[in-house]
Order: sequence, then C-alpha cells, then structure tokens
Amino acid sequence: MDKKPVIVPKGRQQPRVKIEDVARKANVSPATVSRVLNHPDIVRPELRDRVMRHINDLAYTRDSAARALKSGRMRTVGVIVPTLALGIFAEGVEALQNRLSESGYTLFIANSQYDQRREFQELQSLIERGIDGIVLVGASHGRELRSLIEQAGVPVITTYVAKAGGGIPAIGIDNESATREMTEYLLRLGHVRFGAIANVVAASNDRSRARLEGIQRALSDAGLPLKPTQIVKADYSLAQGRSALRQLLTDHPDTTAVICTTDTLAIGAMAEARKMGLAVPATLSITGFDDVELAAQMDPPLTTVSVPAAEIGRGAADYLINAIAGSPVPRSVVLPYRLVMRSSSAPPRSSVRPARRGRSRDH
Amino acid sequence: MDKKPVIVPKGRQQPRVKIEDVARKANVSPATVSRVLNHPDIVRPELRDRVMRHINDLAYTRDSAARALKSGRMRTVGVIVPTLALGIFAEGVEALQNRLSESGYTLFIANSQYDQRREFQELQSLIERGIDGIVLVGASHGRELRSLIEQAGVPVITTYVAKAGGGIPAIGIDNESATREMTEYLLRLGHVRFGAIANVVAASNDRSRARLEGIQRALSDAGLPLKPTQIVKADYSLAQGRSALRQLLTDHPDTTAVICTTDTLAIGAMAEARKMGLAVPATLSITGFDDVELAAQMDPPLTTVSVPAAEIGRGAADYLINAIAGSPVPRSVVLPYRLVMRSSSAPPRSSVRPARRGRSRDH
DNA sequence: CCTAATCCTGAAATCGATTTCAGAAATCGA
DNA sequence: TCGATTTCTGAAATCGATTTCAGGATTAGG
Repeated sequence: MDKKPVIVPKGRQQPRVKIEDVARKANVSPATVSRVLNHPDIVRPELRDRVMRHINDLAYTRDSAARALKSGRMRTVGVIVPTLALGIFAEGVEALQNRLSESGYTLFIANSQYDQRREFQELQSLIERGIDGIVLVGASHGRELRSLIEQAGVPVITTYVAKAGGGIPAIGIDNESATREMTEYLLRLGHVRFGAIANVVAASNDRSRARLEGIQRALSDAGLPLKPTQIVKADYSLAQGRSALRQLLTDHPDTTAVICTTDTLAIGAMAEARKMGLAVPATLSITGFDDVELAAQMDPPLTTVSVPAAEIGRGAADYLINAIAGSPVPRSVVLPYRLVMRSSSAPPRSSVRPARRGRSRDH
Repeated sequence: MDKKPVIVPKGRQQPRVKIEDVARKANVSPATVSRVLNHPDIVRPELRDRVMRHINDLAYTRDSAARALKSGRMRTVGVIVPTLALGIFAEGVEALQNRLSESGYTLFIANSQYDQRREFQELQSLIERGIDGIVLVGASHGRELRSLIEQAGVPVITTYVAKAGGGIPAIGIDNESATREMTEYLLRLGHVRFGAIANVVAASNDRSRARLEGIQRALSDAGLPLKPTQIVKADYSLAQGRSALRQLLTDHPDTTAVICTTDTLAIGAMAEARKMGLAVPATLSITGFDDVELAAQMDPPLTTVSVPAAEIGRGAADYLINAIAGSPVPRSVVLPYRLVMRSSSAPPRSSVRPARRGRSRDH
C-alpha cells in the first residue's frame, strides 16, 4: 500500500566486516583480535597466527573512525600551502607525503592562495577533522591563527623559512642571507647598477620580502642603496617578470644586474631581455631564486639559489611524527641553501677592474 | 619511591569541549544540540539561537571521528596522482581541493610515482581511512585495484583521460585525437619527415601512450608511418627531451618536425635544438603537449595542446560530490582540448607546395 | 471546554574499536 | 605435589555524536 520503492541506503553497500566477525570466526574475543593488530607481541604466537589468517580471509580492515574516536589519534597530518602551482611547493608536499606515508600517516592538503583569511579557514576545517599535526608555509600568520593552533594543542611546523614568530618552530632556509650572498657575489663581479624584481604583492609572502631585504641590505652595506624605482614589485607570474624588466630598464637603462626573488620572474626577465635585444650576461646579468628544473636548461643557464624543497618536506614530516609521539624535537631547523653560479651572470661589460669592494665611493 | 616523573599525556591537552557540555550550559539535551547543528530548521528558533550562543561561547566543534563513526560518512575525498612535479597535476589537484572545500569536503593526497603497486597501496590506506570518494589519474589501473574499489563501494573517477576500462567513469580529454589533430596540422603545413618524443617509459603512463598512438595513426593514415627509430622514448624530464632530440637527429638528420607528448620534453628539445644551431621553426618544427605556463613565453613560443586541468579538477569534485550524495551522475565527461598554434611550428624550409596529402607516394 | 492532531524535546540505543580489570591457565619453585 | 607467580584472554566500559522512539506541550477543531 504505502510501501515506497526501496531506496538504496546511502551508507556502505556491503555490510562492513567488523572486528566482532573476525572474533567469532576465530573463536576468540574482539579484544584479542584488537591485540593481534595493535600489540602482536603480547599474544601467544599460534593464536596470533590463527587470528591473522581469519583477518586476511575476511579482508578485515579496522574502521578508522572508531579507532580515532577511541584513541584520540587520527594518524593524519594537514598541510596548507599558498599554491601548488609553484613547483617548489609541489616538490615539498610530495616529499612530505612520501615520508608520512612510510610512517602510516595520511596527508590532508589545502591551499590558501596567499590569503591569510583563507589559510585560517582551511586550518579551522582541518582541525575540526582532528588532524594530529600541521604543516604551514612561511613566517607570517595571523595572530588568530596562532591562537587557534594553541587552543587545538596540535603540533605545528612552518616551512621554507628559517624562523617564524609566535613560538612556531620552522624548517627551511635563511632567505635573507641567501639573497645577501647573491648580491655580494654580483658586487664582487663589479656590478654597481642594480635592479630588483620581487614578488611582494601578496601580503603574506614573507619569503620574497625577506629576499628583497637581503638584497637591499647587501647593497646598503656596499654604499649602493636601491632607490624605490630600482625595485619593481610583481606577483609570481612569468609574464610579470617580463613587464617588470621592461619597466626597470625604462627607468634605469644603465642597469647591469637584475636580481629576482623567484626563478619564474627571472625567466620572464630573461625572455624579455632577449626580446629587447639585450645580451645576457654580456649586457645584463640576471639571477633567480629556487633553482627550478628549467633554470639549468635556460640559455644561458640561470644563476640562482637552490632551495632544498624535498629535504624541507621530509624534515617537516619527521618533526611532526616525533612531536606527535611525544619525542623531543628541535626548536627549529635551518637548512643550507646553495648558490648556483651559472652563466646568466658575469662581470659587467665595461667593468673597471673589480675595485676592492667600492665601499665608500660616494656616500 | 617508584614514582616516575609525570609524563604529559599524549592525548589532547585541553579536555575537549563535548556536546554534553554545551547541552548542560544551555539546559537542553545533547540531542537538541545535535539537531541545532545538523537540522536547524526543526528546532524552535528561540531555542536554536540560545543553543547556538552557547556553542559559540564554548567554541564547540564536533568531534569528526565520533561523527564519522555514527554517520558512516567522513566527508573526505582522496586523490592519487603520479607526481605533483608536473604542473598540470598540481593545477588539477588545486582546483579539485578548492571545489571540494567549498562543499565541506577535505582532500587526502597521495602520489604513486607512476608505480601501479604504490598506487594500490596508497589507495588501500586511503580506503582504510574511510574516504567517501576517490580521484585517480589515467586509464590503466591494475585489476586488483579495481576490485578493491568495488569491494569498498566508494565512488571513483579517473582524470585526464576521456575513458577508462573496468567501468570506471572518467573526466578529461581525448589524448589520442589531440595528437592526431596536431599531426594533421603539421602534415598540412607540408612536413613529411617526422620524429616523435614520447615519455612512455613508465608503464602506467597511458596518457602519453595514447598521444603517441595519435601521432602514429595520423601518420599511417597519411602514408608516412613512423619507423621505430623515429620514435624516441623518454621519461618526463627536461634533460631527456634534450638527449632525445639529439638521438633523433643523429638517426634522422633530415627530420623537419618533432612532436613531443609533453611540453617538458618539447622545451628540452628546443633547448637542444638551439644548442645544435638549428633554427626553430625554420629548420625544425617542434610541438608539445600540456600548454604549461612557460610554453607561451618560450622563444619562439611553443605550439602545443592546452589541457583544461583546472576544469578537470573541478569536474572530478562535482562528480564525486554528486555521486556521494546519491545524485545522478554522467557516465563520463569528455572535455575539449585546444590546439594552440604558436611559432615553434611552421612549414618546412624547402617545402614543395603542400601536396594534396601525399597519400600513396611510395609502395 | 474537551479531544485530536501537531510539534518539539529528551532518554537511550547505537556506531566499531580499544583497553582496563579481573579471572583462568600455565609455569615455576620448594 | 601444592601454592605462588606469571601469562594470557575475555567481559564490559568507554570514546562523542547521531537518531529513533515515545511522551509532554501546544495548537486546532468541534
């Protein structure tokens, strides 16, 4: 009469195999099955084997929700990156996932699009999911985000930077010092007229900001502080590298060295230089940052800073695994970057014999 | 005496706020609180507001493990990509995550490194995690993987291909037809001596294999079937693109058009061509596949096939969201690719007036 | 004004695995 | 051989939220 056609229940079709089913088949209690799975060494070997056989026969797998409920551990870690479009982040995430997977952890991924509000929301949703650890990128995070983390009592680590505020441990490189070294290298080559292209448009991109500061500091120390027009701000696209170079050379046609805070920008700048008929490095030296795969293959190959992204990812995984287990963990890990001198940089064409570092020529 | 120093308990530090706490504060039963959160419309408005206030006051968030246990839904989706190093996958994952996030889903990520065994293991671990949906890449998957999926009764979709075996729905482009079109375009330009560079080393890379078949088919149809030495197999690195081109031109110095199954390979090939002093496209036309950001910025800009990665990611998300909800879903979705003709391809230098398709010139 | 229908709310069962507690079995020493 | 340990196993409580079931309060209808 009023019987509606049967609706397939939304849940799992096949009635899941439960620990109790295994227990019954093996003629033991559920407790024993649980022990076989979690503490195999405290179960008599023959019994353990028998139970194991039945577990395999029934293709039993534990319900992770029930497990998590009882144990309070999800065996899950979350990562929030600005974007996956940057190879350097993708590489780090991949290494992170691989290492976590080895230890039985699963990785949640989210992206913030360089937006702190979004980062906060994604983190909130991850925490509600009950993650056991969090990986962030960069040093600058809203204070409400920090209090959210604190309140959740979940271990965190932030990556790609050498240190972060708010007591958050970090693993990464010292961005500022890297560009400072790069700048000093160019100074040693004899360059005196510099330009910088930095993707500092996104408010939360503290890496590029630190890199820019490294450039500025080195040049100030050398008595050649950058004028505002010698710094072109961009986002992280290749096309912006092009237009940035054009603008820079419009304002300062005599520039001989351009330092970019990203390989993407540098590659864009090189493309534009070529189009403008400027020889690299004869007329213009260009350097990047990140050492993406393409950098070495450019013509000429790009001088840049190599960032150990995979190592950062692995290190973050190890840190969290230990922190979750309650093992002691380092406060922060500073990894070495590597300056990779290729042939997109050279002494300026009409370089006077490299003066002994023109420290106080003008002041 | 035997008292050890207190060890901080491993669980959550702060005793989590539970639904019962909220209920007590608000002077209602836990059931009501649950209803306020899950079915707000069936609770008397004033009561609902009161409960809501207390929920906010206590910063209560539901325990997702308990929720998942009771409801059988994790609100979680997993994706397994071959690697994140390829921008095209990173882009798809990013779009996937964004769309899922909008619908309250969280994304697990894993990578297979083009290894079917690893893909299977990662999937197993994801299924144990109780995911509600799965996103895979490509058409070729082991049969044990398919039976695992079936047994788990979880909706799946595979991506970047137009169709897959084993009754698995797919969303993506028709790779074979794309390269066929590309090849026909080059034929129309007047090329007759072709070479192909394909990353078909990884057993599971069916995309590139399909692309290679597209090339072969088009050339066979034109009466110009590729000899084995005209096909160079590579993996997906830029450096291999270089060496592949060198090998190809060693065996067939008179080649005028090289079709690559990946932009990365094409870019490597272009770099090598430049190094060998070959003008592109005057002496050699080169085409790629994927339309990565760099393709348009090359010198000359690369002719390639644009893959709608973001759309694929979004489409996969929508598919799963619907499938999980029990809504009707399409069998498969074929998205349009786009041939992007740029200036890395041109008629061969000494091209005779493009013959009307030299169909049966020889045999 | 009273019964019938409607609307809301609370008590309690439930999801599936883990773990404490206690008892049974096995081992050991005398 | 018997009691004292030591090992191992099972019964039952527990994790926290959801949902069914039934009853109390409210409104509508006569």
